[in-house]
Amino acid sequence: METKLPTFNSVFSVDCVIFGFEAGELKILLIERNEEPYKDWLALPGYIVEQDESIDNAAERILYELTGLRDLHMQQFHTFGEVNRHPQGRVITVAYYALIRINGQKELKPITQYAKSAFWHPVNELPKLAFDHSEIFQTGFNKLRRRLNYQPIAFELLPEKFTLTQLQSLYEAVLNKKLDKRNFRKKMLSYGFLKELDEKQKGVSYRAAKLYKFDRRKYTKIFQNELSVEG
Amino acid sequence: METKLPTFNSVFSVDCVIFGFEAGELKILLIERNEEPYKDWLALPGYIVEQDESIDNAAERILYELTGLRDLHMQQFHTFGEVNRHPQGRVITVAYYALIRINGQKELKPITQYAKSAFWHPVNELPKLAFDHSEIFQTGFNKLRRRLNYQPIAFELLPEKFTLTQLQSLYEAVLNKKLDKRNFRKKMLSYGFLKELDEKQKGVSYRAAKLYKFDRRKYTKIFQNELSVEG
DNA sequence: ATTTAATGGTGTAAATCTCACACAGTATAT
DNA sequence: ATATACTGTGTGAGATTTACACCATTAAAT
Repeated sequence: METKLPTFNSVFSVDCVIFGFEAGELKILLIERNEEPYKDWLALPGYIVEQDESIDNAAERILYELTGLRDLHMQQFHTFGEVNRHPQGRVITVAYYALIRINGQKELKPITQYAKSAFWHPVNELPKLAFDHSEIFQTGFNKLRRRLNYQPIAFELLPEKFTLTQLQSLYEAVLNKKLDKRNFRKKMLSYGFLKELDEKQKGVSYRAAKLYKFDRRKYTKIFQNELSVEG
Repeated sequence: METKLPTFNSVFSVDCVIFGFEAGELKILLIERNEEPYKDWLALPGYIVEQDESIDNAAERILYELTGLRDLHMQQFHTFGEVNRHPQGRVITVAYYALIRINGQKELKPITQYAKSAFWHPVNELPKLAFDHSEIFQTGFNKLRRRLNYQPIAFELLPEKFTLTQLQSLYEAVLNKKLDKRNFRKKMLSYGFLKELDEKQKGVSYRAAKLYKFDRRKYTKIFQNELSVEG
C-alpha cells in the first residue's frame, strides 16, 4: 500500500559556520557568492542537499566544494525554516558548525564556480551577509560560547603546540571577557589533559613561554561519562 | 535574473517529543498511526510541513491536529536527515520538544484522521516506535536531561501548586537517580524563585506538605544574564 | 654593559558550593 | 491510643571558586 508523498517545490540546504583562530582573533569562514541571488555578497558556505545524500554528508561535501576544506567534524546546531528566508522559493537550511585551526599552508580555494573566493573574516565587525546568514552566524556563535563552558573545544582552534596565554586569549575572545591569568592556568592544568612539552616558543622578543599539547586520550578518559549523555 | 530552484521529491516534516509528568512518572505523548506507512504503529506526533508555513508554526499546528494540544512552547532540538529514514521518499524531519503539565481535564483527541488516538506513555518501557522515532525520542530525552542541569524546566511539568517532594521526584525521574532530600530542598529554595504558599496538600493520609509555586518573574530577573546568551 | 619593554610564571586566603548523613514532628486511619 | 507514612530540618568536611601582585626572563635598544 504505497501512497505517494506530496511534491513541493522545496529544498533543503546546509550552511556552515566554521570558526578559526589566528593572530589572537576569532574568525569565521566566508565565501563570496558567484551566483544569484545575492551574487557578489558575502555568505556562509552553504548549498543545496542532494536527494540521495544525508544532510551530514552534504555538509561535508558542500564545505569542501566551496572552500576546499575537508575532514572537519561538523555538528548540526539549528535548522532555519522561515517561509521567506530564500527569495527563490521554500528552502529550509540546517546549520552546522565546526572549529578548526587556521593553517596557513592549506589554501582556501573553491572547487565549484558557485563561490568566487573563500577567506577568513574576524567575527567582530562582520558585514551584512546574504540571506539570513547573519542570524545563523549569531546563533552559532552563541552556541559556541555556551559550549565552551563544558567542553574543551578550544583546542580544535589552536595549533598543535600552544602556550597557555594563547589558550587564554582564545577563551577571552570567545567569551568576550577578561579572565584571571593565575586562576585560568590553575584550572586548565588541573584538568590533566594538557601535556607540557620540553619546548619553548620561538621568535618572540620577550621571555619565551612553554609549549603545551592537548592530550586527547586523557581527555576522553576523564570525560567519557559526561559525554556519554551527549545527545 | 531569477533562476529556478531544483525540484526534488523531498519534503520536510516535524516530530514532537512532548514530556509530561503524572503519578510520579515521566511520560511522553504518542499517537497510534492511522495511515501507511507504519499504520497502527505507535509514533511521535509528527507530520509534513506545508509549503507556506514556517517549521515552528508547523510544529504547533501538527501537534494540535494529532493530539488536540495547543499553545505549548516547543523548541527545536535536532534535525534528522538520513536518506532512508522514511520508506516513501526523502523526508527530513525537524524534531521539537516541549514540557507540559498533564492535565486530566484536557482530553487528548486527534482532530485529523491521521491518528487513531493520542495518549501518554511512560518513558520507561517504550515499545518500538515507527520510523526512526525511537532514536528521535532518545535524543530528545538526553537533551532534556542535560538541560535540567542549568534551567528550571521542571516547573513546566508540574501542576501550578506543588510540593517539594513532587519536584524532587520529577528531578529523580528525569535524571534517573536518587537525590538527597535535604540538599535538594536547600538548593531549590536558595535559588529564590519558589514562592511558599499558605496552603497545604489535601487528601493525603499523612502529614500534608506545604505547597509552592514557581515565581517566573523572580526567575527571569535572576537568570536574565545567563539566558541572554541563549541561542 | 645597561636599560627598557613585553610577557611568563607563580601562591594564598576567604568565600562559596557540594556532599554525606539521621531523626523528631505531624496528619490521618483504625 | 497507636500505627503508618511522609514532612521538614542542620552541620561539618572537603572541594571549588574568586580576588589579588610581583619577580623572572628574554630580546632589542641604547
